[in-house]
Amino acid sequence: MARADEGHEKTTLDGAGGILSLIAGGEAASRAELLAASGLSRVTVTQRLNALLASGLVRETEKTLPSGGRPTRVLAINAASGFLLVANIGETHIHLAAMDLTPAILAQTTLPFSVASGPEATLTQIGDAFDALAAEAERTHGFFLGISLSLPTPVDFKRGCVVGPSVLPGWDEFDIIGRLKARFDVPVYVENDVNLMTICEHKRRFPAVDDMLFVKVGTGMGSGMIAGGRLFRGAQGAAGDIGHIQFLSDDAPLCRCGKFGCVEARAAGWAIARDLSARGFRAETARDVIDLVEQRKPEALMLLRAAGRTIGEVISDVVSIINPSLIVIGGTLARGGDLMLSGIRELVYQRCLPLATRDLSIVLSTVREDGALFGAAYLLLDDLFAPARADRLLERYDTARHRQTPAAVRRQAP
Amino acid sequence: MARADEGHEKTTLDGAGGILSLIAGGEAASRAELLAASGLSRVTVTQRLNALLASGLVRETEKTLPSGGRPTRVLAINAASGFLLVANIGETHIHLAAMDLTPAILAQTTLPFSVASGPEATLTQIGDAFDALAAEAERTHGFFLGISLSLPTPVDFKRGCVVGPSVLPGWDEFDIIGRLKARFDVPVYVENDVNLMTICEHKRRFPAVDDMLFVKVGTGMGSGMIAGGRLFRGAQGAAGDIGHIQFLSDDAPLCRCGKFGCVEARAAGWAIARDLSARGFRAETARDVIDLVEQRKPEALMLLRAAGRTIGEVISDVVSIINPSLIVIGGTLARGGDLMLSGIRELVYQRCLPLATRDLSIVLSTVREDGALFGAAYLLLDDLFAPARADRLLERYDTARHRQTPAAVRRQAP
DNA sequence: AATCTTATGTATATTATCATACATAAGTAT
DNA sequence: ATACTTATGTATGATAATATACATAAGATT
Repeated sequence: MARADEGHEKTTLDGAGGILSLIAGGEAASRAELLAASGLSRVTVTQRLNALLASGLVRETEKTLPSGGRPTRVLAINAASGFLLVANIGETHIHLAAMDLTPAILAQTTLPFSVASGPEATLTQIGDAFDALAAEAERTHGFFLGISLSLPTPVDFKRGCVVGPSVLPGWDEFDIIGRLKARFDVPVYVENDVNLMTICEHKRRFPAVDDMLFVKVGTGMGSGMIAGGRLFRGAQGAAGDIGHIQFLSDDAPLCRCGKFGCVEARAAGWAIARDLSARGFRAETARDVIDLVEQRKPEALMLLRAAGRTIGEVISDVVSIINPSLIVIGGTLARGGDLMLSGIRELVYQRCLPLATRDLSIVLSTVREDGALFGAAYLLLDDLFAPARADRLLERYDTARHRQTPAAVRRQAP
Repeated sequence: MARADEGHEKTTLDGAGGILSLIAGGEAASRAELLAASGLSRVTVTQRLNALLASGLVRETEKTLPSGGRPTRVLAINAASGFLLVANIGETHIHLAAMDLTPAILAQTTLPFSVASGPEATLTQIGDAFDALAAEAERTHGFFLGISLSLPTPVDFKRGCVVGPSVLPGWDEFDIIGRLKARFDVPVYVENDVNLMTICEHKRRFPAVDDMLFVKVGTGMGSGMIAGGRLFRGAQGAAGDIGHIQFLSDDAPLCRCGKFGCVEARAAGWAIARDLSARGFRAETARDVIDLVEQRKPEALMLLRAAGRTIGEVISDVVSIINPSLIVIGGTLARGGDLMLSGIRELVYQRCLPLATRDLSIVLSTVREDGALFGAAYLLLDDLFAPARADRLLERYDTARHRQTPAAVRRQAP
């Protein structure tokens, strides 16, 4: 019996998630690679890829790759087929942006942020700003795919909330994801800023490195780890909290956490600023310290160098414990360059076993202030395109496409 | 057209690997759970499971699970359907065993081991002992499925060799896997003993814990980590090497690694034995120390307690870095019980952030000397039954089954 | 004992996927 | 230009897997 849509080419997006995931994850850049990587037959891959191309989510680039015979066409996620909303809550400002799927910034805003305003008011503010950004992005970039938030405190990623007493009083245990999902019906992620900077650095510069450590040395200190190619969060999301590892000594300085001798109290921006103030300079933040370093003030140079060695002490502990193949130093004090690096390298090479340092690189970060913002976008994209979720993402494009072809609907009516 | 085997029930093992993997991994214990966990249709699951049951690899147990209606039959890997050969190379002896798939020991031997004999001679010795063990196991337990080795040194798991200068001179970079595979045509794994003890402890007692740290305090010191439910090895397999983290002080003792102030030189078995010797006791190894502790010698009690605090210092660093939810203390000195634990707990709770210690348990290990041996078996089994490898494992049972049914062969001849 | 619930097997028609083969495309090497 | 290589699409019949529906099983509940 002939059906109404007989002869209609097959373009369901059913099952195309696997293909999409391979393209998004960089595991397959061409049809030939998709064939090999997916294990599916040529027919199936062709069919699903056509559906993805028709949906607009995937596009064929102009680029080709040499193969010995006919060059292969390079496929890519169509960056303009959707957009994300991301926000980085800093200690004084909130940086918000709409991003395409590159991810690249489409539009951005900055809001003032007061630690005093609780999560309720702040999330409402963010929601309003998101609405404005979305209105603009929606016209050019179609679907709104998700939200990702960066916070300057420990975050329990699974539960989506701030954990532990922190610089954000009142946020502890507040259900951020729930609040945002109630207003925006999209996936929502919340993560700590240092972890997001780690993700950004890993994705952009060292995608092939499986085990790396990112250390942020700014006014405060923190670190993030990539273990086995994935961000390692620990049981409560508190992994990488190296700022409060203690080294006891007679002159152990008091830390802002209330203990004595923490690394942070010896080598973070605020500690160096404290020491510079004691020597008559005006300094409070990491930026003040770096300003003095750039003016080549001997005291600042000396203190930064010493901080490098102190940080090197902790890092050498971390190296012994997790055995990374790469360490990236970021944050404001990383602008001190070799002044900071040399001390770190000195201690790590001195303290760790040759085995652990044999193939270890220690480099400076190149990502800027916006590392956390982009990291938030990468985190979200990774999840949207993950095999487990990609099919759900496609459903939206699928139903939309059906709506967009009234001809197909008419064809079914006799 | 009628085929020769028409009407013959379908029992290919093709594709049954996924099912097998779910059963072996504990993700599905019954047909109903297999249906849900695999996402396959009832027909397909029934068919593949029948093939697995026919192959003998999976069996139906007597146990049932209540379900509200008809109770569900519990399925399990048939422990007697194959066997493994494992060996634990210690500093003076090699402990070898044939194990079933429980894993449980079927037969075992011990060989004397001299560090002086190189890898060539030792592996030949091991091979000979394996041959003897295999002959026995083969009669009762069918297929020989793989080899797994435990070594008391850092091991590069991927490459299957000892790395770095260690207690085993001459083994550095020697291709252990290659050598054994040339003699036995089965999968071969090599891993560090502490990592294997970690795996054993995790599998047996804490399978639900995703992030844990295992610390072995014996004559020497080492640790293993489970991160995200899997063993974490680091870039060169050297992760967890916490014995040589340094604490500098005026009286920093010289470590056997050549540096000053390593934890090991302060708190491992040999260090306590050294201090006891200086006080007139006869002690060399961790066992000697524990003997004196069990005789309630005040000096031994005091030194063990102090060692606990020192080890607590390092552990608190590890906790800050990887944020585990469980710490297990093993090795000979763990027999010191609370004497050891209290110092560790004291320092960890004093030094770490409340967030990290809120849900942290610190307990003593219960696995014995044979932890590494069983860990080796678990490691191998995990890999044999992993989704990616399970199909390959089945091929052997499949072809064997065809051989075993001459009736089926006859049926094809007209 | 009758009923309810969930587990489990199987027949049927339908659908999805595959292997194979062939045809064409688009470069490089000669 | 011609041959060679690999990429890519599609037709075809074969195979695998699915949904659906029904039948039976085996314990708990009433």
